[in-house]
Amino acid sequence: MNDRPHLLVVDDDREIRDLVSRLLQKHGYKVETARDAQAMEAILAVSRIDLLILDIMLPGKSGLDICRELRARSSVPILMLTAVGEETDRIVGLEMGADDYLAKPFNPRELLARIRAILRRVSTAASALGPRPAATKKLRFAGWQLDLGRRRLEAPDGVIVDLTTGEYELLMAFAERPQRVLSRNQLLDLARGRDATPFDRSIDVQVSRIRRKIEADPRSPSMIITVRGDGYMFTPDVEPV
Amino acid sequence: MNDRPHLLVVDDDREIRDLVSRLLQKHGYKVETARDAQAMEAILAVSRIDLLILDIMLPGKSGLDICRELRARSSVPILMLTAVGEETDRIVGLEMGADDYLAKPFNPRELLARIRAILRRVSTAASALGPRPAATKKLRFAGWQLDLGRRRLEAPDGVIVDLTTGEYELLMAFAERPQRVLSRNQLLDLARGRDATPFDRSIDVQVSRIRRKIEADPRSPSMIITVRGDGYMFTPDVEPV
DNA sequence: CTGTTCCGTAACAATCTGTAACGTTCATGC
DNA sequence: GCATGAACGTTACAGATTGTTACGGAACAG
Repeated sequence: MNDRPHLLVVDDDREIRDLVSRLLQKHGYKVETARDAQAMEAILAVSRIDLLILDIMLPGKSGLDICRELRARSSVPILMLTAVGEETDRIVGLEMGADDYLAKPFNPRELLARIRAILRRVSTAASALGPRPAATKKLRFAGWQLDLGRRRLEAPDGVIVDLTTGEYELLMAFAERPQRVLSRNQLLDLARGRDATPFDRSIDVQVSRIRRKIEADPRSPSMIITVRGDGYMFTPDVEPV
Repeated sequence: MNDRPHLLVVDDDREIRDLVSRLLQKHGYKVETARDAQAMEAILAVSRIDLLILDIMLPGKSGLDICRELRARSSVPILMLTAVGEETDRIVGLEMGADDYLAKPFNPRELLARIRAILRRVSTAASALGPRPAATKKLRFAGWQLDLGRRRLEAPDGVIVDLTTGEYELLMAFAERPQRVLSRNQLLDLARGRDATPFDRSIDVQVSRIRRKIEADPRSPSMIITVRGDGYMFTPDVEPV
C-alpha cells in the first residue's frame, strides 16, 4: 500500500456507486465498483484490493454471506454499509469479520474517516480480529512518541501531553509525512477531511496551538517549521516503533 | 455445515423455548426444541445437530448430567444456559465438556454472538485434534479484568467494582473492540441494540458514569477517550484470558 | 404497595475549534 | 534605510460539541 490505496465499492444502487466512487477518487483513492457478487469476484481475481466497501443488502447473495465467504479465504479489509433499521445485521456484520460498518445515510466525512482508520489499522498491524492485543504502533521523533493506538503523545521525559482531537489529527498528519512541505490544503484534507474555505486560517491556528505544547521555544519552532508561501514542514526524523 | 446451521434448544420452560427459537430462526438458523432429555435424545437420534443449547436446570436429569453423558459418546458442541447465582455450576459445566455457557437472563445479542463463536470455532477447527480452545472467560486490560461469565468487573487490586447492566454492556462493547474509534451509533447498537434518537446523548452520559468508576482521573480520561466529532475509543491493550 | 435502582432526557457547565482581528515578520521596491 | 503589502503568529470570541448533574419514569425487589 505504498501507492494510492485501491478500493472496491460493491453496491447494487448505481447512484450510490457513482456518488461514493466520485467522493473517494476526489480524495486520492483508486476506486473500482461492482454491482453484485459476481462482478466483485471478477475484480478481486485480477486486482489487489486494499479495502472492500460492501453494501449489506445485495440482490441474490447478501453482503453478509459475501463477507463470511470472503473471510474464509481472504483477509481483505471490509467496510460494511447498512441501511437504517437493520440494527441486528450490523452487529452480525462485525461478527462475520467485517472491520467496521457504517449506517446509511452516512456523511462523506465519516466514510472517509472510517476508511482511513481501517487502512491505517491494517497497514500497521497485521490483520487482527477481535480483542487480540493490537500491535500498537508508535511514531518516535526527537525523543517524543506519538502513540497511534492510544491517540496520545508522550514527551521525551515520559509525561503524557494532552492533545485535543484536532491537535492529535494534525500532528499525526505531520508525523506520518516528515520532511515534506505540506500545504494548508493538504493538511486540511489529511487532518480534517475537508477542503479549505476562502481565507481559511484554521491550520495556522492549530499549528500555533501544537507548537505551544511541543516546541522548546514556540517563538522559534524547530519541529514544525513554516515554509513561507507554501505551508509547513515537520522536520524531525520519524521512526516507526 | 455448509447449509443453515441446525440448532437444538433444550429447556423445560416453554416460554424460553419459543423466545429463543424465534430469535434464532429469525437469524437464519434451523431450530428444533425439546422440553426434556428424552425429547432431546429423540431428535439427536434422527437429526444432525450442529449445536445444542442446553439449560442447566431441567426436571429429572440435570443439564450437567446430560452434558457429561453426551460427551461420552458425541462431540456435538454444547452451549449451557445457567440461571444467575449458579456460579459453581458454570465452571462445572465447562469441565463437563460444554463449549461455552451463558447466564440467564442473557441478552439476545450475546446469545447470537456465542452461538456464532462456537460454530466458527468448530467449523474451522473441525479436523483439528486435541481439546477445543476454551471459551474466553475474561478480558484483561490495564490490570483490570472484565469477567464475561459473571458479568462483573475486577479492579487491579482485586476489588469488585459494581457495574449496572448498562454500564457492563457498554464497557464490554468497548473492551471487545479496543483501539478503535466507535461512533455513538455503533455503541448504541453494540450495547443497547437500538438506533440513535435525535439528540441522543445517552452514550455520553453512560461513558461519563463508567469513567467515574474506572478512570484514575475522570477529568482527563485515559482508558475511554473522546474523539471529537467521531465518538469514543477504548485505548488499553486487551488480552483475552 | 413501597422503596430502590437504573437509565434516558433535559439543562447547564466546560471544552474545543474555526473565524476574525490585530500585531509581527518578511520580501520587495524605492 | 524605509515604506509597503502580503504572509504568518497570536489572541479573543462565538458556535458547536462534549461533560456532568439533576430529575422523573420504568423496572424490580421486598
